[in-house]
Amino acid sequence: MEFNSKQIESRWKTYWEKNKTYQVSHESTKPKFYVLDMFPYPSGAGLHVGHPLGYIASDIYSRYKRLSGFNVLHPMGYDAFGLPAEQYAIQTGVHPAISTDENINRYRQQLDNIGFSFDWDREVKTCSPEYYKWTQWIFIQLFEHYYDVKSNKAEAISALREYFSANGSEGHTAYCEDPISFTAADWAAFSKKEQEDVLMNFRLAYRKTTYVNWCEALGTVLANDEVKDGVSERGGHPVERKPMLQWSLRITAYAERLLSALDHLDWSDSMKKMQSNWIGKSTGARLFFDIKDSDKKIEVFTTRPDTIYGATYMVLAPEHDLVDEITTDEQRAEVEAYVKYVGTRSERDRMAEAKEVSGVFTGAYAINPINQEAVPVWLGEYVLKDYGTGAIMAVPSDDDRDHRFAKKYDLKIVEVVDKSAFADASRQDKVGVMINSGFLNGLSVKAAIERMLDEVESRGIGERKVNFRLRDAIYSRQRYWGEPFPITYDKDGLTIPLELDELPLELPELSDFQPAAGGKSPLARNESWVNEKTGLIRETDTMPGFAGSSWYFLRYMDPKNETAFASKEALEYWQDVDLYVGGTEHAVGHLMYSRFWHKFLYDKGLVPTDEPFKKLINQGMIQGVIEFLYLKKEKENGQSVFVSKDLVEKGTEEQYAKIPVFVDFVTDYGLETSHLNANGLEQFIAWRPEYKNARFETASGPWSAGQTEAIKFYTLSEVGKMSKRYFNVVNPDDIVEKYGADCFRMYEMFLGPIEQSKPWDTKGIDGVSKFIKKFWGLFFNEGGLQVVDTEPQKEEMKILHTCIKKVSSDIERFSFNTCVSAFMVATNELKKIGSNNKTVLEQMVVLIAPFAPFLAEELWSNLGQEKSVFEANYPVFDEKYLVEDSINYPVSINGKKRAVASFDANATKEDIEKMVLELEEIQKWIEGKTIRKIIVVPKRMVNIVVG
RNA sequence: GCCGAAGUGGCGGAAUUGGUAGACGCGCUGGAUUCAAAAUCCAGUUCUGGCAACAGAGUGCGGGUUCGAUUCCCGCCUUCGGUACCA
Repeated sequence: MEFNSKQIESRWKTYWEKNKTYQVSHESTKPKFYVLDMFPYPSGAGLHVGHPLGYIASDIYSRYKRLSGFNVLHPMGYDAFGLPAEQYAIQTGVHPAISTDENINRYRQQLDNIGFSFDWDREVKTCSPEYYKWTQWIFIQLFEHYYDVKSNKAEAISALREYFSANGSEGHTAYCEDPISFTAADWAAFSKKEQEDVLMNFRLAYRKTTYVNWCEALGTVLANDEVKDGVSERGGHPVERKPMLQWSLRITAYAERLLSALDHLDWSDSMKKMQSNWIGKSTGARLFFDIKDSDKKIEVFTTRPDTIYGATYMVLAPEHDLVDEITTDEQRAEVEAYVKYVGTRSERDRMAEAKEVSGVFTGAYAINPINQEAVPVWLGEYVLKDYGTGAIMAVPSDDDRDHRFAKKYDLKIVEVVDKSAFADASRQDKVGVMINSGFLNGLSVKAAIERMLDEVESRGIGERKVNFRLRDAIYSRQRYWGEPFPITYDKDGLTIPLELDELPLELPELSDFQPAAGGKSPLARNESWVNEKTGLIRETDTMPGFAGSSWYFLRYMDPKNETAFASKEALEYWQDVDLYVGGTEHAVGHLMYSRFWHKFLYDKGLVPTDEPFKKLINQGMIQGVIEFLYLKKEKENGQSVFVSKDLVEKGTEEQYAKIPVFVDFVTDYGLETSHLNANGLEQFIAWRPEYKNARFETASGPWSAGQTEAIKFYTLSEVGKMSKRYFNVVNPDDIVEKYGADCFRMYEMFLGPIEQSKPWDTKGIDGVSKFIKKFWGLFFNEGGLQVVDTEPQKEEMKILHTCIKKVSSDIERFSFNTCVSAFMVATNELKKIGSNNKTVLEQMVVLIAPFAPFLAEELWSNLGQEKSVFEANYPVFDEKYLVEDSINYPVSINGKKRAVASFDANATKEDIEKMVLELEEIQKWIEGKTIRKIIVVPKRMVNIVVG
């Protein structure tokens, strides 16, 4: 009987749907297990073969857990708000809701093709009002709370309001960056607006001025992604940093908890490290420098208070509030030009430009608070406004960047640490002995830091401080396709949130998605919506992509609840995510925000756990091969000229643009010899008609349309993202169509370790396809089912249990590629001995079911079972079938293998030492040499050391 | 620049705690079957030398620790991901 994947798949898809095989409930006596995938953004390109990699792995794990007796929650949904749908709408006029819906339908079909065990009754879409009602609600909760550093959790803002009215600011324990001071009488005298402005410094969701990428020519705010080399990617227009009043989330209040809780998570060390570096805790001092001829002070944070004597100048961020005020008239023109220049630079570029620093002198001087020396105040782009205080004390002797800056602008350098005892110490290493530092002289760096901290505090020029690199999350987007803020403002600018019964605040209909005047969200143009409530106007910005994705895993627990984001019962039962599978690209963004929201909800008693994701597995990216043609940037006599890769000389690449070509046109794609032949070139110009008159230069002369002789126009192959823009997307549908879903699933796993990135290559899939047919062939011959129901042979049980042992332990350690190998080995061996024993094969079916669910169901029912194979129990490994009488020992001389010898499994070390020396193959190696040592590792190996 | 990861045959990869480097699969070579091909089956396949037995080299590069290193340590190189408004 032939294996027919299409028939089998449609039969079992129908069966699963009809019998609700994957539906789960929290009303269960079984132990729970929650397996979650990072839900996809439904892009217009559809799923490519990279997306399902993690889904297949988590599906295997879910099915394995289910067979092992757990009640497994395994849901799927869509992160459906986002920029691409909006850009598509601007280009084509298609409403984002429509294109998103189409994309979701396509994704769903593609996912269904692969045979996942998702409980689709729990699907969530972040763009549906039933869902974002609760995103908005959580936002309002954040707005209504502050972080209390004493109780170490979020508290109601109403409590803080009461405190202020009774006590003023004195002794309050609310987290805030900039201390403010007022009395109860002041508070009472404040206008309502002034009181609210004060409270904005404490709310977990608050408004402040932050910077955006502003593109005047396009009249819009751009994402960092849309800015390349300081200009807009579309059109190449200049982009500048522009201040805007925007909503932010005070994630910094949770920095310490986000950091310390990492210890208890079962995440990879590298992932924890990335998170902890992102939070970036450092201990040091907050210091104030007086400004000469001014009553203002410059606040800095330093981790090296020991080096204050070496602080010979200061650097402010060009956006620093004091810049305007302290700049002298002689320097003003230069400063203004510099500030303008820095406005065109991206934050990334400013930080990355380590070799070439830039800056300008403000003309002002600050007073070093320790030695009262006047030091010049400079501006430098390497100091960022939003990081720390936006100002630094520069110590050129002990900091690389400060040193380069001082060298370039000829500023004073005073050596303050003698590192002569540490030859290979770098400039910033905290080692050595203090010199030229007054009362610190002679102290070690470590002791000097402590001594100076004491001094700073006793003199009242600063204080000890813990600083975090983590910044508050900017939460406003000047876009249409996102959650509307449930916020209105009155005529005084007072912020008034909506009530629960007014939620969800739905996105209004719009037909034009261009930004409104002044870079505002398109919503601002819908005046009837903006002014819907009498006397109040609505916030027109929308929430960012991470809003909906910060809590979706909770909604899956109870996705249809209309009175709460999820019921207490569901939350109590499902608790948290036991296994979360997703890409490292979310290492800091999504995972950090989700943890923050979760901790906030935990503080409010709304979720039962402090952390959302117990265990995290990162799947690597499946990359594509991108094929480029070299096109000369300059046209020749008005004609475009493409040049074969072998004719492009090294070092001249800059003269060429790299034009990606549809990979299907390319012969030998991905290889060094990748090229377009005459047919490929014809396809290329048919596809890109703007190049139909172009010249194609190859080593054997130029090619032009119509020429058919053998020609090789070499292309450049690079490994990179699989993406629509590179025309290299491989669709899983095509693979499933050709080889079947089971084969696709197993091949994706077979490609390599789940956490590793690797380029997709369809070539190897035949091996897995052959394997599946071979496995099927163990059960059937031409006549039909051929299994015997007799007592299994010892050899058969050994093959089975070797496989059980390998597969179950490898699933537990997420090594799915080696599981596939183990199935191949077992199948080859069973076939070799001609086994078709029913007991053995039955267990093999259950074993393979998580990997190849369709195949397993079909075989299971053929073996006479009436229920789904997923109602079965997972096979249990029994050591007794693997016991060996003798063991093969490799025998090495000085670590190099020279022979293999078989010894009794019970042989002692001494026996083996003796027997080894008698081996014939070993004689010639030890002849005439002294045996210095014999190392016997029982059941592993022998090494003879001779000399 | 900074943070994180990876680098093993022609290719994807295996080697779980420092103990037989190359499991399994692709590709390739030879053979069987076939009028022929596809499919299937059998054998071989790290490189160098050799008919062979065998010998030498070998896990990105350079050092180190060890009886023994793909695995641990130090220093580099290359590629990938993130770098706060792509998702």
